[in-house]
Amino acid sequence: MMVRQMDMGDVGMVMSGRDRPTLENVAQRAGVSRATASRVVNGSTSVAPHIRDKVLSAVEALGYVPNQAARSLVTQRTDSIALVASETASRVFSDDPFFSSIIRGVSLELEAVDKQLVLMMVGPSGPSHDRVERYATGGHVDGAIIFSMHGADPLPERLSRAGVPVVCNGRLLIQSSVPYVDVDNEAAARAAVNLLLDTGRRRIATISGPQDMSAGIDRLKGYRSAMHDASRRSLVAVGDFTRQSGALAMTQLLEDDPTLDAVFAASDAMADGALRSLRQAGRRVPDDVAVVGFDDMDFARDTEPPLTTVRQPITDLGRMAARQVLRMAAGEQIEPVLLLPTELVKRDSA
Amino acid sequence: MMVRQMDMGDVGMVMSGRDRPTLENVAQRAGVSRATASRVVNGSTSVAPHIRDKVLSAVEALGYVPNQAARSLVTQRTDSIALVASETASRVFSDDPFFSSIIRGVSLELEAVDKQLVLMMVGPSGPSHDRVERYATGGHVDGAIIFSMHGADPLPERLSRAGVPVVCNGRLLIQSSVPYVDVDNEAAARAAVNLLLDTGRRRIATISGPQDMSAGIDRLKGYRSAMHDASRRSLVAVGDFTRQSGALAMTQLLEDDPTLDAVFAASDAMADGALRSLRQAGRRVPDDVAVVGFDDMDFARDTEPPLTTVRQPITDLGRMAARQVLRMAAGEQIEPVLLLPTELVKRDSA
DNA sequence: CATATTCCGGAGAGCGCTCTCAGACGATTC
DNA sequence: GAATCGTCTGAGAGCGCTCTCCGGAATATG
Repeated sequence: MMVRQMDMGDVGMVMSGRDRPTLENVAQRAGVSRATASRVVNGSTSVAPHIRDKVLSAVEALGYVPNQAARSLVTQRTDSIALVASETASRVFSDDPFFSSIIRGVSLELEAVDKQLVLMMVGPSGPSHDRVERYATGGHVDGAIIFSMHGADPLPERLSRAGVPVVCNGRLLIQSSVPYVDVDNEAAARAAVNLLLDTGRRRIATISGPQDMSAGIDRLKGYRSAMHDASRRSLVAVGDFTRQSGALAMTQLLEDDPTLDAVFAASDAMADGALRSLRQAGRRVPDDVAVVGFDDMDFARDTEPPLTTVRQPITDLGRMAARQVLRMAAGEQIEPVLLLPTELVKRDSA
Repeated sequence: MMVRQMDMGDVGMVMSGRDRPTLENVAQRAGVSRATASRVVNGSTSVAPHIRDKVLSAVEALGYVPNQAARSLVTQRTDSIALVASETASRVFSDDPFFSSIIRGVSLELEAVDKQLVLMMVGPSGPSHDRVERYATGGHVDGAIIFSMHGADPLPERLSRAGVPVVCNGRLLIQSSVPYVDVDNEAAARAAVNLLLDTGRRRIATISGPQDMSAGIDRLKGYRSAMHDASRRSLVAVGDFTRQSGALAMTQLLEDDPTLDAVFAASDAMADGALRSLRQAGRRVPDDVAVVGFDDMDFARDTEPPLTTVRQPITDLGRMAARQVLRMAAGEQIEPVLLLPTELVKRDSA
């Protein structure tokens, strides 16, 4: 028979933060010690079934939820991982689904082990930078994944020094012992440019990514080295991975050299922007100008024409980063560098 | 003179989670009590300057960071707010910058008061649903903002009952006392349709949003009521707010009634998809078919032609939701409903 | 039946912090 | 010079939980 006085189902009954039931209450109601109640709540096996049931129904009746703060105070774990984007919110969730894919990957991996994802944005150094650092080092999370870093961001190193397990997404620009997962951007870019060379394109330009990010730098490097190996002159416009910057860069490139017949864009979003500019300039793709992108985003199949591009397993990058940071948090030793494979996807634009 | 033995600057010195300095250590080193150290760390004024300085330099020297778990165990605050999206990661960060804007708004408001944003995704009821509930009720956050709800989601009510301050973004579909912020979707949609009517359009279709979300439902209602008032027959295709669904819906509408000369899309993304379909079908916009969107996303200026649309202040919706939940967490009473104004933005598509 | 072994539950010591309370000390007043 | 007041610091009691012991009951063994 149920004692109703503590029943939470009563109309209008709203627990204020203060009088949430504690483990002590549960134990009392079940007629056991706090230790036993804790055992049941944490799924220990060594509890007699009938006691177990008593505790569980007390939990149910009281609507008990363990206090995380108290728990992690003693366990020194929080069961959550921070995903830090060195980027403002607008950029993180711009027209580029790159971030979504990373987030999805990380989510998947964390959910599987019942850990919580805490997403944090941090602008170009400043107050928010400190906040993130304080948050992470303050024991709010068991580890951090940092991605979309710009320039020589000191955050990874700082967190790592403070004892927080850190994994970066993308090569670091500074010498550092912080492990990262990435693809071989340079080799992938070279492959893309070689495709253009092999199909007889003569004047190949590139729309590069931002030169304060390793992905931007390395892909440009790949372009340059492939061009150099083929004894071709480079033609570069710098974008920032966004559709808009791609469109702008393309317009500029056409002005710089109207004879160009191919362009390698360092992201699909920029490639899409470039397609728009080419259309507006009356160039046919791929007849007049061939276009190769990078990423193989979903929308790359739906551009006009469908985009030839370099596929990188973005979701897997997220997954791997998550897996690595979890391993670190568990005290395991991990590989400092993890490179995932890319693949050239031929569609109609080149 | 500094005692160097605890200096954290030493090469290769990495603190493991276990031996992080505690307030006790700081106090000891500064030669004061834990209470005083705490006062300094928390910025209490009533500490003599020279003692204050001693404590601060001890903090500095040890690299002390307060343990959040311990702190919130006693204060019953966590200084973080959950932003819960009832949606999978892929949808949240799809081609629709709606979510980004909400997130930006919430971020801005929270940063201003030095609170942390914790972003959580929750799929259509299931394990993740429980996880979010446990997390929020487990005292991980001081409040929650829930957005992009589908159907009769019980989460807001559940959290609220458990004593967590909750504010929803968008009207709730169920009878509930959980406060929300929103725009008057029905009136805004009516205004959009009236614009089309006033400019002499005869056969006006709509691409509605999903009918398990209040924004989808209410905008359709607005369309219907405006059409009804003008004694026109409705013509509806249902989308899900995405570009792709808009394109599909438009194609379908053209099949259903080739004579249509206007369409009201319940989101800019769908309107953009519709523009693409119309282009492919050889219809000129606005000459043959007028198009009105909803949201006034950034990209609405760059569509071909630029989109006439209903502006809603998405970022402000986020800000307001944040402000409301903070007020609730502070124990204040808040308005159960907060409606922000919309505005019809005339561009070239209608 | 006595002893060794196993199994389960309880007592209690903290985890690191905040905050109340009271005491110490100097300044002010009469 | 005594009494009063105000300001600052320290002592200590928890916050709610986990987890290591330890003891008692139940079972197996000699």
